Amino acid sequence: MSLKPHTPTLHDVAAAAGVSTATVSRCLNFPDQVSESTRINVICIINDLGYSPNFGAKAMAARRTNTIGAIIPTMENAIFARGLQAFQEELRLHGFTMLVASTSYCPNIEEEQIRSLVARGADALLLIGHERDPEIYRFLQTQGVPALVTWAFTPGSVRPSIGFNNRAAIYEMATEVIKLGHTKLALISAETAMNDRAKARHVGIQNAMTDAGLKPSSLQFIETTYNIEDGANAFEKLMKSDTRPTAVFCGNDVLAVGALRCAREMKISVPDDVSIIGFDDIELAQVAYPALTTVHVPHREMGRRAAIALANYVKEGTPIKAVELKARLVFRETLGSARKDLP
Amino acid sequence: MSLKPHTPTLHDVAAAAGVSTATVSRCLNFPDQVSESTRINVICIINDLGYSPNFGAKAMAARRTNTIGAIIPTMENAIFARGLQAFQEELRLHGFTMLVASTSYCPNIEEEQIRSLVARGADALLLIGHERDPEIYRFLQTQGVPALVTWAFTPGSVRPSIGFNNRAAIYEMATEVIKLGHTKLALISAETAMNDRAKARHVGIQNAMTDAGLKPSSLQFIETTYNIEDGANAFEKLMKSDTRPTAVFCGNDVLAVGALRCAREMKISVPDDVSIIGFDDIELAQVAYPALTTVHVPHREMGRRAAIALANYVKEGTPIKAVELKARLVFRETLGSARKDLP
DNA sequence: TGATATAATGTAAGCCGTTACATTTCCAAA
DNA sequence: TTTGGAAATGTAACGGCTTACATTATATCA
Repeated sequence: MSLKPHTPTLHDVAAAAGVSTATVSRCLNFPDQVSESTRINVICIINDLGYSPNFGAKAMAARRTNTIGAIIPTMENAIFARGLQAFQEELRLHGFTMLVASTSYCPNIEEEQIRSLVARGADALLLIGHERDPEIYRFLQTQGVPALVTWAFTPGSVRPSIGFNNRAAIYEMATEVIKLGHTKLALISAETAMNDRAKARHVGIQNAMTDAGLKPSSLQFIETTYNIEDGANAFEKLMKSDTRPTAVFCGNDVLAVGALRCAREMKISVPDDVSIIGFDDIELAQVAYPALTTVHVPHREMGRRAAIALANYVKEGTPIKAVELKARLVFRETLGSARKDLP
Repeated sequence: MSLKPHTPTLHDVAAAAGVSTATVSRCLNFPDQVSESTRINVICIINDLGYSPNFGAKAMAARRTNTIGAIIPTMENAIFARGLQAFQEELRLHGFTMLVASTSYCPNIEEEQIRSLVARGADALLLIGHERDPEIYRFLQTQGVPALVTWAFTPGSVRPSIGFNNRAAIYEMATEVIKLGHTKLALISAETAMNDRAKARHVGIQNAMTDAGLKPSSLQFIETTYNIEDGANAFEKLMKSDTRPTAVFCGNDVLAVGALRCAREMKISVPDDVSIIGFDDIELAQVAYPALTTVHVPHREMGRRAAIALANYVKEGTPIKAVELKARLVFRETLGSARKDLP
């Protein structure tokens, strides 16, 4: 709407400095190809005029945008916010800008966002998790836009990824839980459709059960969306069922904290009556009361590594190496032994 | 680096469809100016070819990007993440894309990011707080880029803003605290340099003290960065000082939760020995133990409103109206009366 | 049926940089 | 002084899209 006042262009600068546009462009992009005197002169004029290069034109001419896109489910979950923050900070150091888009965990929106970022000329993409319509990977291939998967590391996957092994991490935790005598387990999970991380965590627990001689089918399983409230509701349902579990795994810390709150409301003692286990280790976890036993995921490190890999790839063509980071069990106060007085 | 395979362009589509580029462009941007038969034909070809318009070229030709930039201190604080999420969702409904940049609370980085977003052709900007180098406002003016300030509403400010009155909100809370008999107050604040929100909160408390007959200079004041750890450290210092306050205000919930943790570690009972008051009301607040008394800020609403205002402004030129949202006191468990047994 | 208004489409001039290639300038060595 | 070559600068094509304006097809009415 607003009539934009005339923004100075390369031509204006060139005219004012009495040189050609090429020289001005070189002052900006390859300063050492220009004699010092002209360079200083041009720079001054640029400042005087308040010139700043038009991004679109630059992108079109250079066929590079120095922009890397990140597509995440939601910024509201601290794990993504944190990973992204680190991603962005590192990217900035390499001269790149980050473009974020969020999908609300919806595959259709994700596809739309991917196309949108590609259309905007993202030089590369950061994606969460492997699982998506193969069509999308084909599209990226065609467009020549490299994509790096994070938040998941699946050994032997075709696509490079920087992340951790969700299955192995929760397997380890579940094994510890079972060692404490728990046999009646439950899992409050995120929706597993198109979410390989959630699936992997589900499978990980079942594997641990099998290996410990428990029937994996006995795992009570609830799928829900990712809110404190949802965690509370699911937990309540579990506690009211006639096969009340003694240990409840939660797909993430947010759900776990909801469960914790519900337990407090229901006067169920944690961990005496029931143990609650989270995943992610966000701030919530250490602040919750009792402090949450959970799996620590190195979100920041993941973001940082992803940024470095992508930046180097776009700039130098360095191939992206898959990196497996380690998730770590964090034992705090919500995990205890199974009650002996129960059948 | 990678040799990009040829991406189909408008010309390719036009050629394949046997029409001119103008017609294809119209199919995309003004479908009703094109006869149904050609439109269908063109759309099919677009899909076949997997064409998607080049953003840079489009931006340059149309002199609009349908992009709105948001510049926040950090994504790691839930309040911004949440506001942005709402902002983005609403923007999407209006056909806009969001570009985020974060500043780590550093004015220099903020300036750099503002310039960067403007250079990228952001049609408008979302900014946090009023206070910044006037030079920047002049720059935006020159570039014809409208900026909307949120997170703060200062009555009578020149620039339109959508937010709440930080001073008034904390004034109200402080008044309640004083009513409970507290006279020895402290504030653990974010750095106030270039942060009008933090300043306003500081002043608000002092105003309340004055109005209640307390000496505002007696307010113990600590500035720090925004982390749980920082909150804990500041709180410890306060508790070890010889003029131990009975009520500690915190610049935000994150600091407050840190204080809470420190209190637990020091075996100081909250709220019996000392009251702790937060600001923001993020999830942390209700989950903390004891649950945090704080000021609820309608972050999502703020994001949504900002998106609507900006979208309408860019699309229709509707002037942006300043909107004052209400912050609300939330009394939970960390605020109690001042101990009577102390001098 | 012919004139005229209207809808549909086409033509081509930008938008603003980058960069291959051409040209000029400058300096050092002969 | 001449000359070869490096350094500095200039010229102009190109990238993909939008849109004002021109042209052609179609519908409308007397």
